[in-house]
Amino acid sequence: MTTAKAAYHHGDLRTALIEAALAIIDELGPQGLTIRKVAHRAGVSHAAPYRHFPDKDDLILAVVERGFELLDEEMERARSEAGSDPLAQFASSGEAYLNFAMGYPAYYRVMFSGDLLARKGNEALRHTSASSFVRMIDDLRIAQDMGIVRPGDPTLQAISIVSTVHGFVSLANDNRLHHLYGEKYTDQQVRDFVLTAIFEGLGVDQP
Amino acid sequence: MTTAKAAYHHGDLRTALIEAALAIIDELGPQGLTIRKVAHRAGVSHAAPYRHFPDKDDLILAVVERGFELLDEEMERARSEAGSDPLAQFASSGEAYLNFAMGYPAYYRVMFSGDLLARKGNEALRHTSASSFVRMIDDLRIAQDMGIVRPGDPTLQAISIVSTVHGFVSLANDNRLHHLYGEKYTDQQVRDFVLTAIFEGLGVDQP
DNA sequence: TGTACATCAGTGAACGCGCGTTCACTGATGTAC
DNA sequence: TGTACATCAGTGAACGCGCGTTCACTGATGTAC
Repeated sequence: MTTAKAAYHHGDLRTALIEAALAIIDELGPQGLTIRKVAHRAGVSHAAPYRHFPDKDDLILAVVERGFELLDEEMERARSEAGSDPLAQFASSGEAYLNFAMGYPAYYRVMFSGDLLARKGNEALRHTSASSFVRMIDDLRIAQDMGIVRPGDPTLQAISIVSTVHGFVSLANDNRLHHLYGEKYTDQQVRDFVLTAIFEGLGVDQP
Repeated sequence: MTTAKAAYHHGDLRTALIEAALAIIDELGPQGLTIRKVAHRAGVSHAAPYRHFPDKDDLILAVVERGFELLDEEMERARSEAGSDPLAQFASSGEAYLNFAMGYPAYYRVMFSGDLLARKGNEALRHTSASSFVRMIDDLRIAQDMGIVRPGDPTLQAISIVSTVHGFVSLANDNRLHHLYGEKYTDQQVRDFVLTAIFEGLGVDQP
């Protein structure tokens, strides 16, 4: 997703390992991730990663953290490109979320299910993954004040929205939805319908 | 979940293995499932399962299929206890779905992410998991005809609902929601809010 | 009912494999003089 | 600028482990006479 910049002995191996892990997860799924494969893909011996990560769980944790960084970056970029309307910003960053989640399905799964992770990093992770949620709540509050979004606790509204989006993405990525609508709709139409339903839930005409 | 009935040589080992697998998944998570552990838990040698399943994937597939059977049974039971109002049936079976999903989190995860499964059983599985979805669509159509639910393609409505429920359950099971509302609400209140939002989306006053 | 035999579910030893992790090493780089 | 040394990123061999799967076996059960 990004390129490593040369930095030290053999380059910036830490970054290279994270990116190698990322590629492996996207190719082979979360189960396919092993220290040895990561090292091989990064072009080093399978003992080399231990100079940068104490153990496998720490590598995975770094991968997941980097994932949330990338997701946040994408969402912030989308938001800043959306102009000044808070609802447009909200919609645009949501779009970015969907693009990320559906563009890197296995990666997304690792980020959102503690699957590979021992209990270890849960706290750090929770913090990382909360920032875009807080952003959403702020958006909703502002839009409420402007009379665009129906009143109600924005935290609860956001939980409902996040549930819908996460569920839709998870099911779509696991290919559990397509056979339900078959040829009747395109993937894009279904995606748009779900987004529209979310905006209807907020009492908003979709921008 | 059910008890094995004695049947043959050492009892009904096939069923016993599925139930042992189920218990292991719920205790150790999907990653913890191994043929050897399953066999040990069922009280047989680790070669015994090969008399009933050609390989590990087939065992997992059987577990997942049994899971969908159980889920369907629970939902049908709830539905039949809900009287004759189609919306009440719909709500009641939805409740049963949530209870199942949140009562056996690891099991639910295995059922809904191809996680452990090789591509092998995907087709069989898709069929199994579709039946309650079709049920939901029928409910919606009937409720629409009665003028209780707002018009629109019930397939799309159902996809939106399934996304919300699946997302909520997945996030809640991975403990990704609680810290977002903290002490402000009980788990039950949040759950009720999400369900209410679903009914609002259908243009219905919640029963 | 009793005996001989066929069936086949379950056994236990063995296999090869890939894994995470360790450890003594080596050799490139950075630094002190 | 040139040399000696310290540092430490990366190496490669080795470890022990649990895994899925195989295979010749054994011993309980069902069946034919």
